[in-house]
Amino acid sequence: MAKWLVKSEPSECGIDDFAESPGKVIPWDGVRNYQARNFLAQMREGDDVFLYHSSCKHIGIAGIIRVVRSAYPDPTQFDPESHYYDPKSSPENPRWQAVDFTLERKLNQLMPLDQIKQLPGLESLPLVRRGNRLSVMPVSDDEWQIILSQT
DNA sequence: GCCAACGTTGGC
DNA sequence: GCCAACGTTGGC
Repeated sequence: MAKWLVKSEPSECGIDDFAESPGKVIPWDGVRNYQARNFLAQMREGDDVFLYHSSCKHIGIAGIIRVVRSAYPDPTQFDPESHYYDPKSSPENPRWQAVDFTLERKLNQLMPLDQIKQLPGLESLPLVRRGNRLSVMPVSDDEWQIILSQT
């Protein structure tokens, strides 16, 4: 089972949105970066994903979510009313993908970015590399364990 | 709010 | 196909 990390601004969609009600399913749409999209498309049902809170007061990994539906065409790309509308995309030739997530568990306490940066063995994780903007990235089993062992 | 880093766009 | 201009991301 592959493992991943996704970034989100908690004001947009954070761990508490997942924790709001048991079994809540949230579509992960609005990804508009090709590299991130390609990773989304590789996700499989049952994969585990770190949810990272970005651009906020408490930056870091807030919990673990799980893929409950693998990639399908992101409906927001076809909706002219949507902020994520893409006029160059069509149902016949969709350009963007979405997946569905549900909560696995919220961490007892958020693991802050500065702590993650200090962990040996995460040097190749895009998250901790300077200037990196990738919002969906793979996490190796080793990296996953290194992070989990700190919780 | 600032600004460095990055991805995308579009003129040539 | 190059690359300058632009818009966005995201930590600080």
